[in-house]
Amino acid sequence: MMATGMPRTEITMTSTEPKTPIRRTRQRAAVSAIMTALDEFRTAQEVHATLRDQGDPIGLATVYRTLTQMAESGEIDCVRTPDGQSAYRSCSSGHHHHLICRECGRTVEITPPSFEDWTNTVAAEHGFTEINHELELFGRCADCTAAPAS
Amino acid sequence: MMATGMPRTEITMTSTEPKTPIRRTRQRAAVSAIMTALDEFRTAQEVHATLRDQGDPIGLATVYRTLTQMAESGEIDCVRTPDGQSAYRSCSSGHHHHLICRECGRTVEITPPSFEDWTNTVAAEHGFTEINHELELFGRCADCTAAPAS
DNA sequence: CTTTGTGCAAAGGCTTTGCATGCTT
DNA sequence: AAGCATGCAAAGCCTTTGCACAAAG
Repeated sequence: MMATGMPRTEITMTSTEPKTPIRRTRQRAAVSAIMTALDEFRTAQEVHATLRDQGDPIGLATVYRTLTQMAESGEIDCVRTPDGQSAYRSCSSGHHHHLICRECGRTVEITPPSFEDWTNTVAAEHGFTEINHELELFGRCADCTAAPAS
Repeated sequence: MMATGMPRTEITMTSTEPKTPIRRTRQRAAVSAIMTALDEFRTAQEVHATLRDQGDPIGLATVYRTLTQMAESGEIDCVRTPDGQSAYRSCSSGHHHHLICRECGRTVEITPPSFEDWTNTVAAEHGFTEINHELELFGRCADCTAAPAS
Protein backbone atom coordinates (compact mmCIF):
# COMPACT_ATOMS: atom_id res chain seq x y z
CA MET A 1 0.00 0.00 0.00
CA MET A 2 2.34 2.71 1.09
CA ALA A 3 5.93 2.12 0.15
CA THR A 4 5.11 -0.30 -2.64
CA GLY A 5 8.11 -0.27 -4.87
CA MET A 6 9.90 2.22 -2.73
CA PRO A 7 13.50 2.12 -4.00
CA ARG A 8 15.81 0.67 -1.44
CA THR A 9 18.68 3.07 -1.75
CA GLU A 10 21.74 0.92 -1.32
CA ILE A 11 24.27 3.51 -0.43
CA THR A 12 27.54 2.40 1.12
CA MET A 13 28.47 5.47 3.02
CA THR A 14 32.13 6.14 2.42
CA SER A 15 33.63 8.89 4.48
CA THR A 16 32.27 11.18 7.15
CA GLU A 17 28.91 12.48 6.06
CA PRO A 18 29.01 16.21 5.26
CA LYS A 19 26.34 16.79 7.89
CA THR A 20 25.72 20.39 6.97
CA PRO A 21 24.36 22.17 10.01
CA ILE A 22 20.96 23.71 9.53
CA ARG A 23 21.18 27.45 9.09
CA ARG A 24 19.32 29.59 11.51
CA THR A 25 16.90 31.77 9.62
CA ARG A 26 14.00 33.89 10.70
CA GLN A 27 11.55 31.62 8.87
CA ARG A 28 12.82 28.43 10.40
CA ALA A 29 12.75 29.98 13.86
CA ALA A 30 9.17 31.12 13.30
CA VAL A 31 8.01 27.66 12.21
CA SER A 32 9.87 26.00 15.03
CA ALA A 33 8.39 28.41 17.54
CA ILE A 34 4.85 27.90 16.40
CA MET A 35 5.25 24.13 16.45
CA THR A 36 6.74 23.89 19.91
CA ALA A 37 4.27 26.41 21.25
CA LEU A 38 1.23 24.22 21.00
CA ASP A 39 0.93 20.49 21.22
CA GLU A 40 -1.73 20.13 18.56
CA PHE A 41 -1.75 18.97 14.98
CA ARG A 42 -1.31 21.69 12.41
CA THR A 43 -1.25 21.44 8.64
CA ALA A 44 1.39 23.17 6.57
CA GLN A 45 -1.21 25.52 5.20
CA GLU A 46 -2.42 26.41 8.69
CA VAL A 47 1.10 27.11 9.86
CA HIS A 48 1.64 29.28 6.82
CA ALA A 49 -1.59 31.19 7.37
CA THR A 50 -0.89 31.69 11.07
CA LEU A 51 2.57 33.06 10.42
CA ARG A 52 1.30 35.41 7.74
CA ASP A 53 -1.45 36.63 10.04
CA GLN A 54 0.91 37.39 12.86
CA GLY A 55 3.06 39.44 10.50
CA ASP A 56 5.73 36.88 9.76
CA PRO A 57 6.10 36.90 5.98
CA ILE A 58 7.03 33.44 4.78
CA GLY A 59 6.60 31.45 1.59
CA LEU A 60 4.34 28.44 1.52
CA ALA A 61 7.08 26.33 -0.04
CA THR A 62 9.39 27.24 2.79
CA VAL A 63 6.85 26.09 5.33
CA TYR A 64 6.53 22.78 3.51
CA ARG A 65 10.29 22.35 3.26
CA THR A 66 10.87 23.26 6.87
CA LEU A 67 8.15 21.00 8.23
CA THR A 68 9.38 18.12 6.07
CA GLN A 69 12.90 18.55 7.38
CA MET A 70 11.75 18.82 10.97
CA ALA A 71 9.76 15.65 10.52
CA GLU A 72 12.73 13.81 9.02
CA SER A 73 15.02 14.94 11.80
CA GLY A 74 12.49 13.68 14.30
CA GLU A 75 11.70 17.08 15.74
CA ILE A 76 8.03 16.70 14.88
CA ASP A 77 5.64 13.92 13.98
CA CYS A 78 3.66 13.82 10.78
CA VAL A 79 0.33 12.17 10.09
CA ARG A 80 -2.19 12.34 7.28
CA THR A 81 -5.58 13.83 7.99
CA PRO A 82 -8.73 12.16 6.68
CA ASP A 83 -9.10 14.90 4.08
CA GLY A 84 -5.67 14.29 2.68
CA GLN A 85 -3.43 16.91 4.21
CA SER A 86 -0.27 16.43 6.20
CA ALA A 87 -0.56 17.40 9.82
CA TYR A 88 2.44 18.03 12.04
CA ARG A 89 2.87 18.12 15.78
CA SER A 90 5.81 18.59 18.08
CA CYS A 91 6.60 15.19 19.51
CA SER A 92 8.92 16.05 22.34
CA SER A 93 6.18 16.91 24.74
CA GLY A 94 3.68 14.48 26.13
CA HIS A 95 2.62 12.01 23.51
CA HIS A 96 -1.09 11.67 23.46
CA HIS A 97 -3.77 10.57 21.07
CA HIS A 98 -7.17 11.70 19.92
CA LEU A 99 -10.74 10.60 19.87
CA ILE A 100 -12.26 12.25 16.84
CA CYS A 101 -15.89 12.61 15.81
CA ARG A 102 -16.12 11.65 12.19
CA GLU A 103 -19.26 13.75 11.89
CA CYS A 104 -18.35 17.16 13.25
CA GLY A 105 -14.63 16.83 13.86
CA ARG A 106 -14.82 17.38 17.59
CA THR A 107 -11.65 16.17 19.25
CA VAL A 108 -10.92 14.79 22.69
CA GLU A 109 -7.43 14.10 23.90
CA ILE A 110 -6.94 10.66 25.30
CA THR A 111 -4.04 8.95 26.99
CA PRO A 112 -3.90 5.23 26.43
CA PRO A 113 -2.68 2.92 29.18
CA SER A 114 0.90 1.80 29.01
CA PHE A 115 0.87 0.01 25.74
CA GLU A 116 4.05 1.82 24.93
CA ASP A 117 5.76 -1.15 26.53
CA TRP A 118 3.88 -3.45 24.22
CA THR A 119 4.83 -1.48 21.13
CA ASN A 120 8.48 -1.68 22.01
CA THR A 121 8.28 -5.37 22.75
CA VAL A 122 6.58 -6.20 19.49
CA ALA A 123 8.97 -4.00 17.57
CA ALA A 124 11.97 -5.66 19.15
CA GLU A 125 10.62 -9.10 18.31
CA HIS A 126 10.72 -8.16 14.66
CA GLY A 127 14.06 -6.38 14.80
CA PHE A 128 12.58 -2.92 14.48
CA THR A 129 13.98 0.09 16.29
CA GLU A 130 13.22 3.80 16.61
CA ILE A 131 9.54 3.16 17.05
CA ASN A 132 6.81 5.73 16.71
CA HIS A 133 3.17 4.90 16.99
CA GLU A 134 0.06 6.59 15.73
CA LEU A 135 -3.25 5.82 17.33
CA GLU A 136 -6.46 7.61 16.59
CA LEU A 137 -10.00 6.68 17.48
CA PHE A 138 -12.85 7.70 15.22
CA GLY A 139 -16.45 7.65 16.32
CA ARG A 140 -19.62 9.64 16.53
CA CYS A 141 -19.98 12.07 19.40
CA ALA A 142 -23.07 12.43 21.56
CA ASP A 143 -24.27 15.61 19.86
CA CYS A 144 -24.04 14.11 16.41
CA THR A 145 -25.82 11.01 17.57
CA ALA A 146 -28.65 13.20 18.85
CA ALA A 147 -28.82 15.36 15.73
CA PRO A 148 -27.31 13.36 12.89
CA ALA A 149 -26.18 15.17 9.77
CA SER A 150 -27.62 13.72 6.55
CA MET B 1 -6.52 20.39 11.62
CA MET B 2 -9.02 18.06 10.06
CA ALA B 3 -12.63 19.12 10.28
CA THR B 4 -11.86 22.71 11.12
CA GLY B 5 -14.97 24.59 10.19
CA MET B 6 -16.72 21.51 8.97
CA PRO B 7 -20.33 22.60 8.43
CA ARG B 8 -22.65 20.94 10.84
CA THR B 9 -25.51 20.12 8.55
CA GLU B 10 -28.58 20.52 10.70
CA ILE B 11 -31.06 18.48 8.79
CA THR B 12 -34.26 17.46 10.47
CA MET B 13 -35.15 14.37 8.55
CA THR B 14 -38.81 14.58 7.74
CA SER B 15 -40.39 11.51 6.25
CA THR B 16 -39.01 8.12 5.30
CA GLU B 17 -35.67 8.59 3.65
CA PRO B 18 -35.74 7.69 -0.07
CA LYS B 19 -33.08 5.09 0.58
CA THR B 20 -32.44 4.38 -3.06
CA PRO B 21 -31.09 0.86 -3.37
CA ILE B 22 -27.67 0.61 -4.92
CA ARG B 23 -27.83 -0.75 -8.42
CA ARG B 24 -25.94 -3.88 -9.19
CA THR B 25 -23.43 -3.24 -11.94
CA ARG B 26 -20.52 -5.20 -13.26
CA GLN B 27 -18.08 -2.54 -12.05
CA ARG B 28 -19.40 -2.41 -8.53
CA ALA B 29 -19.34 -6.19 -8.29
CA ALA B 30 -15.74 -6.23 -9.47
CA VAL B 31 -14.62 -3.66 -6.92
CA SER B 32 -16.53 -5.37 -4.15
CA ALA B 33 -15.05 -8.72 -5.09
CA ILE B 34 -11.48 -7.47 -5.09
CA MET B 35 -11.95 -5.76 -1.75
CA THR B 36 -13.49 -8.69 0.05
CA ALA B 37 -10.99 -11.07 -1.50
CA LEU B 38 -7.98 -9.79 0.36
CA ASP B 39 -7.67 -8.29 3.79
CA GLU B 40 -5.02 -5.76 2.89
CA PHE B 41 -5.03 -2.06 2.27
CA ARG B 42 -5.39 -1.06 -1.36
CA THR B 43 -5.42 2.39 -2.89
CA ALA B 44 -8.01 3.40 -5.43
CA GLN B 45 -5.36 3.50 -8.11
CA GLU B 46 -4.17 0.02 -7.22
CA VAL B 47 -7.69 -1.34 -7.37
CA HIS B 48 -8.16 0.34 -10.73
CA ALA B 49 -4.90 -1.06 -12.10
CA THR B 50 -5.64 -4.55 -10.83
CA LEU B 51 -9.07 -4.61 -12.40
CA ARG B 52 -7.74 -3.34 -15.70
CA ASP B 53 -5.00 -5.95 -15.64
CA GLN B 54 -7.39 -8.79 -15.08
CA GLY B 55 -9.46 -7.64 -18.02
CA ASP B 56 -12.19 -5.79 -16.16
CA PRO B 57 -12.52 -2.46 -17.97
CA ILE B 58 -13.46 0.23 -15.48
CA GLY B 59 -13.02 3.97 -15.19
CA LEU B 60 -10.80 5.41 -12.51
CA ALA B 61 -13.55 7.78 -11.43
CA THR B 62 -15.89 4.86 -10.97
CA VAL B 63 -13.40 3.15 -8.70
CA TYR B 64 -13.12 6.28 -6.62
CA ARG B 65 -16.86 6.73 -6.42
CA THR B 66 -17.49 3.11 -5.56
CA LEU B 67 -14.83 2.98 -2.87
CA THR B 68 -16.08 6.22 -1.36
CA GLN B 69 -19.60 4.87 -1.18
CA MET B 70 -18.50 1.57 0.26
CA ALA B 71 -16.56 3.45 2.90
CA GLU B 72 -19.53 5.64 3.76
CA SER B 73 -21.81 2.67 4.03
CA GLY B 74 -19.34 1.04 6.35
CA GLU B 75 -18.50 -1.83 4.05
CA ILE B 76 -14.84 -0.91 4.05
CA ASP B 77 -12.48 1.19 6.13
CA CYS B 78 -10.47 4.08 4.76
CA VAL B 79 -7.16 5.44 5.94
CA ARG B 80 -4.62 7.86 4.54
CA THR B 81 -1.21 6.53 3.62
CA PRO B 82 1.93 8.46 4.52
CA ASP B 83 2.37 9.43 0.88
CA GLY B 84 -1.04 10.98 0.68
CA GLN B 85 -3.26 8.40 -0.92
CA SER B 86 -6.45 6.87 0.36
CA ALA B 87 -6.17 3.22 1.21
CA TYR B 88 -9.18 0.97 1.63
CA ARG B 89 -9.64 -2.37 3.31
CA SER B 90 -12.58 -4.62 3.93
CA CYS B 91 -13.35 -4.25 7.61
CA SER B 92 -15.55 -7.23 8.26
CA SER B 93 -12.72 -9.68 8.59
CA GLY B 94 -10.08 -9.74 11.27
CA HIS B 95 -8.93 -6.30 12.27
CA HIS B 96 -5.20 -6.11 12.55
CA HIS B 97 -2.49 -3.50 12.46
CA HIS B 98 0.92 -2.97 10.96
CA LEU B 99 4.51 -2.41 11.91
CA ILE B 100 6.03 -0.46 9.07
CA CYS B 101 9.65 0.33 8.28
CA ARG B 102 9.83 4.01 7.50
CA GLU B 103 12.98 3.35 5.51
CA CYS B 104 12.12 0.56 3.08
CA GLY B 105 8.41 0.14 3.65
CA ARG B 106 8.61 -3.45 4.85
CA THR B 107 5.43 -4.38 6.67
CA VAL B 108 4.71 -6.83 9.46
CA GLU B 109 1.21 -7.61 10.62
CA ILE B 110 0.73 -7.29 14.33
CA THR B 111 -2.17 -8.02 16.61
CA PRO B 112 -2.32 -5.82 19.67
CA PRO B 113 -3.53 -7.21 22.98
CA SER B 114 -7.10 -6.56 23.95
CA PHE B 115 -7.09 -2.83 23.99
CA GLU B 116 -10.27 -2.94 21.99
CA ASP B 117 -11.96 -3.01 25.37
CA TRP B 118 -10.10 0.08 26.37
CA THR B 119 -11.05 1.96 23.21
CA ASN B 120 -14.71 1.27 23.82
CA THR B 121 -14.47 2.28 27.45
CA VAL B 122 -12.79 5.57 26.70
CA ALA B 123 -15.19 6.29 23.88
CA ALA B 124 -18.17 5.62 26.10
CA GLU B 125 -16.80 7.94 28.77
CA HIS B 126 -16.91 10.77 26.27
CA GLY B 127 -20.25 9.84 24.79
CA PHE B 128 -18.79 8.57 21.55
CA THR B 129 -20.22 5.61 19.69
CA GLU B 130 -19.51 3.64 16.52
CA ILE B 131 -15.82 3.52 17.26
CA ASN B 132 -13.10 2.64 14.82
CA HIS B 133 -9.46 2.75 15.68
CA GLU B 134 -6.35 3.08 13.61
CA LEU B 135 -3.03 2.01 15.01
CA GLU B 136 0.18 1.86 13.09
CA LEU B 137 3.73 1.51 14.33
CA PHE B 138 6.56 3.07 12.40
CA GLY B 139 10.17 2.14 12.94
CA ARG B 140 13.35 1.08 11.26
CA CYS B 141 13.76 -2.59 10.39
CA ALA B 142 16.87 -4.64 11.05
CA ASP B 143 18.08 -4.53 7.46
CA CYS B 144 17.81 -0.78 7.23
CA THR B 145 19.58 -0.40 10.53
CA ALA B 146 22.43 -2.50 9.16
CA ALA B 147 22.61 -0.68 5.83
CA PRO B 148 21.04 2.73 6.31
CA ALA B 149 19.91 4.68 3.29
CA SER B 150 21.12 8.28 3.10
C1' DC C 1 -39.45 4.72 -19.31
C1' DT C 2 -37.10 6.89 -15.48
C1' DT C 3 -33.28 7.11 -12.70
C1' DT C 4 -28.81 5.89 -11.46
C1' DG C 5 -24.10 4.44 -12.79
C1' DT C 6 -20.28 4.94 -15.87
C1' DG C 7 -16.46 7.20 -18.73
C1' DC C 8 -13.93 10.70 -20.18
C1' DA C 9 -11.90 14.88 -19.56
C1' DA C 10 -11.35 19.05 -17.09
C1' DA C 11 -10.98 21.24 -12.81
C1' DG C 12 -9.48 21.48 -7.78
C1' DG C 13 -6.40 21.16 -3.96
C1' DC C 14 -2.22 19.86 -1.67
C1' DT C 15 2.58 19.28 -2.29
C1' DT C 16 6.95 19.33 -4.65
C1' DT C 17 10.46 21.27 -7.65
C1' DG C 18 13.37 24.58 -10.73
C1' DC C 19 15.69 28.66 -10.66
C1' DA C 20 17.31 33.29 -9.40
C1' DT C 21 18.12 36.06 -5.37
C1' DG C 22 19.12 36.97 -0.45
C1' DC C 23 20.99 35.77 3.82
C1' DT C 24 23.77 32.89 6.98
C1' DT C 25 28.22 31.30 8.06
C1' DA D 1 33.12 35.06 -0.54
C1' DA D 2 30.65 30.50 -0.80
C1' DG D 3 26.65 27.92 -0.27
C1' DC D 4 22.40 26.85 1.68
C1' DA D 5 17.66 28.90 2.38
C1' DT D 6 13.94 31.44 0.51
C1' DG D 7 10.20 32.96 -2.84
C1' DC D 8 7.74 32.65 -6.65
C1' DA D 9 5.72 30.18 -10.11
C1' DA D 10 5.11 26.09 -12.66
C1' DA D 11 4.61 21.29 -12.61
C1' DG D 12 2.97 16.74 -10.39
C1' DC D 13 -0.29 13.79 -8.23
C1' DC D 14 -4.36 12.23 -6.28
C1' DT D 15 -9.06 13.09 -6.20
C1' DT D 16 -13.43 15.17 -7.38
C1' DT D 17 -16.85 16.96 -10.56
C1' DG D 18 -19.63 18.09 -15.00
C1' DC D 19 -21.85 16.17 -18.66
C1' DA D 20 -23.49 12.84 -22.14
C1' DC D 21 -24.36 8.08 -22.80
C1' DA D 22 -25.40 3.43 -21.30
C1' DA D 23 -27.44 0.30 -18.14
C1' DA D 24 -30.45 -1.17 -14.25
C1' DG D 25 -35.03 -1.52 -12.18
